[in-house]
This record gives sequence, structure tokens and C-alpha cells, in this order.
Amino acid sequence: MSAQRRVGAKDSQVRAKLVEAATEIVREEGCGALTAGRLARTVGLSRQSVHYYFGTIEDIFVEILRSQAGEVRNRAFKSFESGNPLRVIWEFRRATSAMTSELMAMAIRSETIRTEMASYMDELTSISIAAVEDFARRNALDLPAPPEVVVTVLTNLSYTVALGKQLGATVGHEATIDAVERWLRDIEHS
Amino acid sequence: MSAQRRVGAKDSQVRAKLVEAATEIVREEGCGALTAGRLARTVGLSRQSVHYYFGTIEDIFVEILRSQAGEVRNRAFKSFESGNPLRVIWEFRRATSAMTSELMAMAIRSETIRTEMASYMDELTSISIAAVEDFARRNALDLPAPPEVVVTVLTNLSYTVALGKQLGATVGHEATIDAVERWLRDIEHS
DNA sequence: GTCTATACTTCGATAGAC
DNA sequence: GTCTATCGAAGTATAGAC
Repeated sequence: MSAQRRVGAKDSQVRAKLVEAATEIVREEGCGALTAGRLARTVGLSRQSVHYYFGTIEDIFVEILRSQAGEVRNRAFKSFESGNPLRVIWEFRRATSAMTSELMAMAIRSETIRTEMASYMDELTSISIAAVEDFARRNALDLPAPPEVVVTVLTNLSYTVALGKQLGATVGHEATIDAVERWLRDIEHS
Repeated sequence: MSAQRRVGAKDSQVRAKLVEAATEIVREEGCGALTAGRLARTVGLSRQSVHYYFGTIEDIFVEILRSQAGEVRNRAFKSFESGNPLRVIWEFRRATSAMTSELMAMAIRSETIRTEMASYMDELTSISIAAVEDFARRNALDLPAPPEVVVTVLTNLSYTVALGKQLGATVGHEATIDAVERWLRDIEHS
């Protein structure tokens, strides 16, 4: 990429449409399916126009991650206000796990994406911990472990259980889901 | 692939070498890096010779998964014999998580790989559950949940914690590791 | 802002010679 | 068993016209 190369405005409508379409492609077909040509076709542009907005393909992935992180953050803030944050965390990832695995795999290889991913994960975990702490204090709840541990375990379990379901794993699956949901109900009825 | 197409013998030495090299490429550079050309270059063959052993690229991935599964299975059997299987499960995934995420992401998209992955996961979980049940009975152990739940939670947590570490996540991380290891020590000292 | 034109690479896969 | 030759498709990316 030369220094003179022109780049589309960050606040361009077309650019936003590209990020949206790119997100959809990654969600439906995986990271490997996101190419300039594929993206151009879906929005009705030329390959070259995609390169006008995003110098490299990796730049598109960074934007996808950022927009996803923003959306999840907003959803988290709203959901935590209304009700049991533990249940929110448990239900949270179900919809996003396919894409999340893809991006995580990418993050392992790419420094840029890894950095982005790490700050996103830490931020979301921090928000969750705060919500759980608040919830526990307000309801005089006796958690089985420190809030940060409860949040980490529940977050991770929620992700892998959803992933396991998608992959068709069965052994230990239902029993674990039942155990977590029984635990959540116990908490809510106390 | 035509019906007449010739295919290399399954027990060929070269074929085994290809699988080994392919595994290394996926481990170091990710699934996207495994192409016929890349693989051919590392073993000193032509692209076309790779296609002689593996009709399609996906076939290589299936072989990688199978050989990995076999290796993990063997390691599991050996480790479970000597000592606390809970600790073995907890320590297990640390080394393999990078590659595992890649293959899981692939499994979401590919029917063939998903089937292979599911049976591998279920098999390993079943072995682990049996080992934990045996261990609990022999030591008159009081587990906090049914063996299948304990195994599922510990397995999944072990994977995501290792992954989080690789990605650079920090919040809640150390505390969770400490909590699990304290729990393991408590069990061993009773 | 979007295009055409262009350059170059790499891909998966097959047919057939040696 | 390994190769050359070949196909067609797709990839990233840049320069420059409109």
C-alpha cells in the first residue's frame, strides 16, 4: 500500500454498509469467505472500490470486531439493568458463538485483531463483574465464589456449551445445562 | 474428482509425512495456511502429488483431526491411570488450544469435519467421566455435582482459560485459575 | 466515489507422460 | 509415485480515468 493511496471517509454511508455486509458474510460463511470480491458482489460494487474504503482485508476484520463489540456492549448495558445479570450472561452468547469462534481463531494469528479482541473481552468482563457485584449486594446474595470468578466461569461455560451444541457434542451436555439453570433458579428464588 | 482418479495408499510413508507436515502448518499458521502448494513446498513435492494422496484439501483436515484425536486419546488413557483425573483434565488442553479453536471454527462450516469432531469430543468426555467416577468411588470423594457435569465444566473451563491467556485477556483470569487450583488441592488433601 | 485496466500470485483440480 | 502441462477461477492490490 503506497503512502499516496486514497482512502474512503470513515463516516461514509457506503463504508458502513460494507462493514454490515462483511459482518453478515463472516457470520454466515466464516472468515475465509470474506474476500474483496465476495463483499463487492453483495453490495453491488467493484472489488477495487472495497480496497478504496479498506486498504487491506484485515482492516475489514478489525472494523467488524469493533462494531460487534460496540453492539454487544450496548446490549449488555441494557440487559443488566433489567433483572438477574447472571442469567443474562448465561443466555448471552448463544446467538454469537459461531462468529466468535472464527474471530478468536483469527485473533490467535493476527496481532492487530488479538489486541482488539483482548480489550473487548476485558471490557465486557469488567462490566459483567460490576453488574453481578451490584446485584449480589442489592439482594444480599451469597455467591459460591468471588464475582470475578463467577462471571468468568459462567461466561466461558456459556460460550463452550453453545459451541458444543453447534458441533453436535452430546455427552455431559444436557446435564450441565440443567445444573446451571437449576443453580440460576435457586438464586432467583432466594 | 473423477471416479477413475488414482489415490495414494493409506499406509504410505509419504502420506504419513504429509499429514504430519500438514498438522504442523495448521498448528503454526492456522487452517487458512494449509494449501496444496504450501504443503507440497514443505515436504519437497509438487502440488499435484498432494492431490494424489488427498483428493481434496478437506480430506487432509479430516486426517489431521483423526491423528490428533488418536494422540489425545492415548495421552488421556495414560494420564488417567496415574493420579487425579480432575487435575489431568484441567492441565490437558493448555498445549492444544490454538489448533483446537481453528478446527472448531472449521467444524462449524464443514459437515464432514463436524461429525469427526463431535465423535472425538464425545469419546474423550466419556473416557474422562469414567475416570472421574472411578477416582471418586475409590477415594470416597464427594463431588459438588454429577461426574458428567464436573467433567464438562472442567474441560470447557480449561479450554477457554487457555484460550483467554493466548488472546491476552486478563480480567477474572488469574482469580479463576486460582479458584480451580485451590479446589483441586482441597480434593487431593481429603 | 466509482470505475476500467492491469499486474501478479495463488488456488484447487485434472489428464496424462515418465 | 512423481512429474509436466494445463485449466479456469479467484485472490490482493495499485494506477489512473471519469
